[in-house]
Amino acid sequence: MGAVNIKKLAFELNLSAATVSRALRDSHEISRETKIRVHEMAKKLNYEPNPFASSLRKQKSKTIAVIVPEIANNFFSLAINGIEEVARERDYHVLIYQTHESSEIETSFLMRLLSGRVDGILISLACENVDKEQLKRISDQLPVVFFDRVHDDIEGVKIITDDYESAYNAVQHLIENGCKKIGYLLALNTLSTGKNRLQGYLDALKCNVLQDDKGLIMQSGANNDENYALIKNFIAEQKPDGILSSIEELAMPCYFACKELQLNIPNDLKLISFSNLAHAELLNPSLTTINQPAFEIGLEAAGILFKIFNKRWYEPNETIILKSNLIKRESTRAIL
Amino acid sequence: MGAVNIKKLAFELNLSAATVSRALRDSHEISRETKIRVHEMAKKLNYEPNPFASSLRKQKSKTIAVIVPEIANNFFSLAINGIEEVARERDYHVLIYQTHESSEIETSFLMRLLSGRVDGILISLACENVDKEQLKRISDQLPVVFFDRVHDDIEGVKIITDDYESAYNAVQHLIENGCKKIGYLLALNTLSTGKNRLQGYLDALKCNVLQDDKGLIMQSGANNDENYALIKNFIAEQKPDGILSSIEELAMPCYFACKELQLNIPNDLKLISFSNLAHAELLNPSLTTINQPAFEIGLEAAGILFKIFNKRWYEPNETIILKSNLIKRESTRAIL
DNA sequence: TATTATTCCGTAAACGTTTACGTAAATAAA
DNA sequence: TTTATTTACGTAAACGTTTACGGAATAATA
Repeated sequence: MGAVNIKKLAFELNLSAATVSRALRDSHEISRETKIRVHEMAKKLNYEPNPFASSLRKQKSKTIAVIVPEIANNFFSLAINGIEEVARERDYHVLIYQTHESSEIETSFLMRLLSGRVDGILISLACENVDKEQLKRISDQLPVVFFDRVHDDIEGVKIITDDYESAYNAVQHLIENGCKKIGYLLALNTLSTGKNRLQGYLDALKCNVLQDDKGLIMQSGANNDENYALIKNFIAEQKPDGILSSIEELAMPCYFACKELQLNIPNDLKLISFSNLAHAELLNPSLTTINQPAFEIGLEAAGILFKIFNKRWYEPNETIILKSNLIKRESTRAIL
Repeated sequence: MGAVNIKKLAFELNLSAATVSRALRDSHEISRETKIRVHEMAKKLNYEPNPFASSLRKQKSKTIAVIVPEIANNFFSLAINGIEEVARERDYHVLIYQTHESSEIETSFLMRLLSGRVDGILISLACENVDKEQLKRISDQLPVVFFDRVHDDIEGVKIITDDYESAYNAVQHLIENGCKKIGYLLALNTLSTGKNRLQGYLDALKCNVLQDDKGLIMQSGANNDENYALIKNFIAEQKPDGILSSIEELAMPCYFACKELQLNIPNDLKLISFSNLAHAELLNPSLTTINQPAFEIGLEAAGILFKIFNKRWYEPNETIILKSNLIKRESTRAIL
């Protein structure tokens, strides 16, 4: 602990602790000269106010929590980057929690945050089914903003991307470049995010009077190894000529599976994926991606949370939709 | 705030707050039956102890701070992942701060943390020159563990990788595969991390009686655009046949520069980089990397911090070195 | 001059815990 | 039986702020 507290500071200045406190918070009740004296002494003694005493008294923590499935993920780390920037501008602190897709862990974090440790929560939900009761209890008690991984059944402010349109356009792009049998690598299907992507895929097929076979939808497995096996099998059996992957993690194994199966991307199979990979351009072949504005989502989500803090937000159930970017690259190039 | 506090709980139970507090912390002074009653009522009323009151009284925050240059970075997000896991096991909270390589921001974070908000700090230093005075003041007041980005002049526990050997071996690998004129993309040179990597490069050249020209060392610039221009220029003018990049961010532009200059990797130029890119395998050509055990570094650093908390660490200046992994891929393949 | 308003600061209580100290009752030892 | 010990709990102070309330001194107004 910083050995110097407000009492010591007050003693040195021949003032009361109350005056010092007010001077530091720039209260109008304190004279200009006193304020200067206080600030100078505070600097001289390296006084740092005790945040716990302050939080306890003010019932404000100046801290927000960010709950995400994984930190080591291109999308989430960018989003956290955005959140941290906004928080720093506001002199807020950011607590990080990762659920590893477990709703049990998620719920336990949320419960612990009911203690008042944070003034608000930014959360991207785990894939496992959420405990809606608990989540309701939380969001009744403190501001919660959902981002990207959201759930229709849960009310609240949500920042998402145009998942439906993105998936739809991606499939359209595949079709325009010659695909007739388009597979879908399914994930996040317990969440609205995943449902919207899937629906975009399905509707695009329907609009183009293309095969809409259940067999063309591959549900992801429990881990990377399993996913690889599933994907390889899926490609080998279904022989799709185009694939839309709903998450980056499922697109990468496609490269390896195609190599193994001696299939050429994009000639034998065109691939497109939701992804925030920074180096999609450098892949072999470069990967056509649906790029979500992850950093901006972080900025927006945090910005709204602060608006809620400041009572400048009046739409408790508004959903804000940011546009993703379809970046066309080699992996979906039409055959000449 | 959770409306129910320890006094309400005590009132409901016809006990004193002191007894309730002790029962919750499993004190031996409380009878078994009372403990059970208290726990049941606490669960029933959804009691969550106020962390600020607790921290204020106990002078413990159950929180650690992680300060890194960037969150959206393969290495750091993996390290944070490791740190978060260790913290969660211990029921600790993790605060995240990013400096964007500014030592001014870094210092301001550190100063704010002197308030006692955290019990300890894990830090990976910014490239700009550190304010050693300030850092000394911090580490005198609370436990600090440095990881990866460390500085020789600053005392403390450090978790690093075998940068010197890694760079040395990387150059050796380039030489073995036919390189005669090896360039170095310099970064982090204000830190021991960067100095060690550079020295490994230099010594490997010396041992192989190879050209050791100042011109072959390219100092990185201020941003991505500048780096790209510098690198393109560097390759065009110096015409190295091998390059060791000290950070991932400088290796990627090499791909683009080579494409622009119509140089083939690995035939015209072999490339190797310190990198934690998950998909180095999929690059075109796949990139030979020096892979740091980022996740493990996070685990180790956090583990040591907790040992310090528990007075189970007696080496205030120990440096722990984890081994990086040289993964040989296409970008350094010997010409047949 | 008397009254009111303004400026500037101090006193003390409050935030919700934890813990040193005290104590009554029950049990053990002498 | 008397004394010492143990068990189980309560009282109250402390952690370091913030803020409601009050009050003295000065300035403004009647």
